[in-house]
Amino acid sequence: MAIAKTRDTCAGCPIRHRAVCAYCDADELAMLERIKSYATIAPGAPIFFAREPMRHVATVVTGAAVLSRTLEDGRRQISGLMLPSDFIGRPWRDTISYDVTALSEVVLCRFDRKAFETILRDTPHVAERLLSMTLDDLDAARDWSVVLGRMAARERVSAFLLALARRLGTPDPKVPERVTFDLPLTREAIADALGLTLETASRQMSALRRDGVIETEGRTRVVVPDLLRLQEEAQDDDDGGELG
Amino acid sequence: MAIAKTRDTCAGCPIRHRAVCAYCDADELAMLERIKSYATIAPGAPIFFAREPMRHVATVVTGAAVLSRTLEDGRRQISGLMLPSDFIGRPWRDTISYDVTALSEVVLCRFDRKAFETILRDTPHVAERLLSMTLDDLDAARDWSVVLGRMAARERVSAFLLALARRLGTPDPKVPERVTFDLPLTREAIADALGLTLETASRQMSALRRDGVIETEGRTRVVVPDLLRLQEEAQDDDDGGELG
DNA sequence: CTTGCAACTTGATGTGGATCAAGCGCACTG
DNA sequence: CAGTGCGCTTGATCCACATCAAGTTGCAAG
Repeated sequence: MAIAKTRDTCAGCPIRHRAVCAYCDADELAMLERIKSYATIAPGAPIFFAREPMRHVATVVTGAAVLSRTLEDGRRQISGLMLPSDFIGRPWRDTISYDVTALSEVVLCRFDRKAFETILRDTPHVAERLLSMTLDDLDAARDWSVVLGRMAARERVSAFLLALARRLGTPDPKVPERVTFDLPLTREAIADALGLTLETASRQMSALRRDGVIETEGRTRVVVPDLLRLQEEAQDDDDGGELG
Repeated sequence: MAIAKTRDTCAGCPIRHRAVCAYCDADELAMLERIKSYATIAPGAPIFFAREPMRHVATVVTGAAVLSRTLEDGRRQISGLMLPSDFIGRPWRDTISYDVTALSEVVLCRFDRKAFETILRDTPHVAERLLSMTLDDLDAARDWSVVLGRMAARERVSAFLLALARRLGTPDPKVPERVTFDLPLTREAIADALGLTLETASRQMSALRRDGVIETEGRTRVVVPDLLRLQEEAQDDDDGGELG
């Protein structure tokens, strides 16, 4: 599972595909506007299936989705968490090799794939922006491999919570190193993202709570009283400018 | 560790950056030609260090290199194997978050990063080609996460050998499903790529040899008598058109 | 050929996380 | 407000892989 950086979105602007093209001029935006459509997907519903023809590419506007692959015997690995401003799809390919599934209700801003490919060809701005985003995603995916390949269960859970805290966390107005966020995934999904069983994921969450690294409210809300403490647990020697 | 697909290279052509731009016209190629330089790196030598300023981007011409991250306590994860035609570098960023190390003697075709960024901006061909390559790399990295997150040691080693066989293997002229290749990595590097210890990697290689899935000659040569058999071991339900 | 060493193999033992197995508690539903 | 069930927690046991520890082999340099 890799979580990319948040892109600059134009928060007040209904044209969320600014996530794709932050610097387009009015004509270019109008062109994107013409081929876009919105879609709302119910929690748990599939967005795309591996190996099935994909007519669209899309940007997540609200909600959360996961990219996952499932082996024949049922073992599942989540390889990415898609949050608002993330781009889903594969220009110049009919199919992708993973399933995309909504976790919560997801609103997508979709573009017809063929039309988007034409825009990519004709509008260097958009292609360059998408290249930069894809390079970020690739860095994130490569960084995440050390979590899956080399980290112990406690470190994996910590690294995961840290990445979510950086992407979703709201800092306490009085204590900026204290952040709060809502987990968009069940324990089972967390386990599938981290290459663990749900029992181990749950136990490590409990251990982190016992040790004061996190606090929890209900099933989903997580409070990190001290981001630096969590960062140590996650073996993260990074300044937070990057992804977790 | 992820291994990308082989790109179309212009084999007889000294301008190896055709890997970057397969369809450039003569003027565009001449422009690339002007900013390129070759570099030869000794086996084991670093090519780039994580967090150090990068002046170049490059394409691997011959040899093999790995992308790796090392935690403070020495645990190392290899997140990519770079082979001829692969692109190394991060346009629009001064640094990368992983080390790049030569395994064998590596010849690089380098481009000054700033100059390459200008070309990317001015030559949609090149940007589009690089975007397509980066999307392939991202798919490969995501596909690989299921190996690190969910596969047993024997499956990991099998998946790794399968990926190498597809990328490097020479088919037997009489028996096309029988392929031979040379391992560009030591057992330790294989272990670091698969999130295992070198002992476990070695034991699984021995087990696969005992079971007739592979044959070995010396330390590096591997013969796969039946690719389909290896594919089953690697839980690969794929037709081989994609990466392993 | 022989020497030396790094790379590899194999064996014995230990352990973290998987697996198996109960419960618990919160959020709907009637 | 009780009933129902899914999502979660916690405990007991097991096993695949890590760790520790010798050997062995292949290869390069003399």
